[in-house]
Amino acid sequence: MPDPSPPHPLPPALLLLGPTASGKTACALALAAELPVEVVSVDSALVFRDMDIGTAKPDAAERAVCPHHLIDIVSPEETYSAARFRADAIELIGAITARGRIPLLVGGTMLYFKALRDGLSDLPQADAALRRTIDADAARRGWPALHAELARLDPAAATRLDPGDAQRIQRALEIVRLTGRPLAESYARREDDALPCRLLPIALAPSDRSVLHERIADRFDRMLNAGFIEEVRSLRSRYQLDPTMPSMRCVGYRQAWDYLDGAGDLADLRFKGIAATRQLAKRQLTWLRQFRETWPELVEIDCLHTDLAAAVRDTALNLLEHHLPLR
RNA sequence: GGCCAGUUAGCUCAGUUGGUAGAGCAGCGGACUGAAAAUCCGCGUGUCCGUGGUUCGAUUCCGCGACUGGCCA
Repeated sequence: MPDPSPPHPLPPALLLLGPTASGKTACALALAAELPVEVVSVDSALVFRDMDIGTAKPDAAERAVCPHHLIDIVSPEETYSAARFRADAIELIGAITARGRIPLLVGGTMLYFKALRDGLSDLPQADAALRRTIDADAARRGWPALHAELARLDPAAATRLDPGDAQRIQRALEIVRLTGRPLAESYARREDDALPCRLLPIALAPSDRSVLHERIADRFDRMLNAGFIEEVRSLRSRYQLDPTMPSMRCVGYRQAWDYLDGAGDLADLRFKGIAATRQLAKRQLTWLRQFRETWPELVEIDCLHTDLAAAVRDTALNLLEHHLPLR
């Protein structure tokens, strides 16, 4: 009889995903204290340099506990993307495992986790000039007109998009114009770079959302006390930013931007910042529910657990020991 | 203590010439392929402050009471 659970041929990569303020960072550091891990951030906001307070970025002392990757890698004037993340993450996973260490991918940007798990289609990358052209066109004719144009070029793609979804209409037009093919055809072309590892995902989710909401409010207040508004003021003076850039659309930064422009008082900023964070958490939890149904290996832990770090540590050790999916 | 104004969804308010009501925000559910902390879609039963009266019928009109705010003492 062969061993019913042979070790998997690929090295493991631990994944720790959860909504904002669920305690991911502390858990990661607790894991780092016991395992030879290197953290790979899975977070579309931590990539930006000089955006520290409002993103709840791990500080220097925390980052000294073990190597951290994909933090502070682009300027707030630049953009990052799911595709870049996937390429960066795969490269890092290879390098970390080659060092004999364990990659620990921690974050809350669920699209990045999905891109890593499922891969992406072979699509053209963003074309800034083309997007500017489309934007100008939309400003003149309105997005419904562009939705109608997409319907002419690619009826199937247009019916799948809401006429109000400017961002996706723009992307669809961009792909169709760049490739000259219908979207569905482009989507069907998969990049076939298989993952160099086996993913061991651990999800953090609150059993009681109102407690998470309290934590979010407390944390936003701590950010304000820590000088968040000054951070944004400084970003505005040191960089050529505008409120449409991805960095300045981040939760909190967008609201602080408006506040610095004189729209509303401090209480207003606080209310809007906290609300935007709650809404982000809600969307992240929607993703988590989808993962729960499509990712049999996923292990879920209540992030309100009294000793969350220990629970995560035990789960991770268990997963690594079996190196196989747990039910 | 007197006068005036208000009391409607979690919040800020509209409204019903008397036929039990609706916006924004918040919240909730969902979608998601190079901007994703983004972008978009869907979801509104609430003693219309309480109580008595008029009325076929009152959240709406009238009386009384309570509470809140303002002005005058």
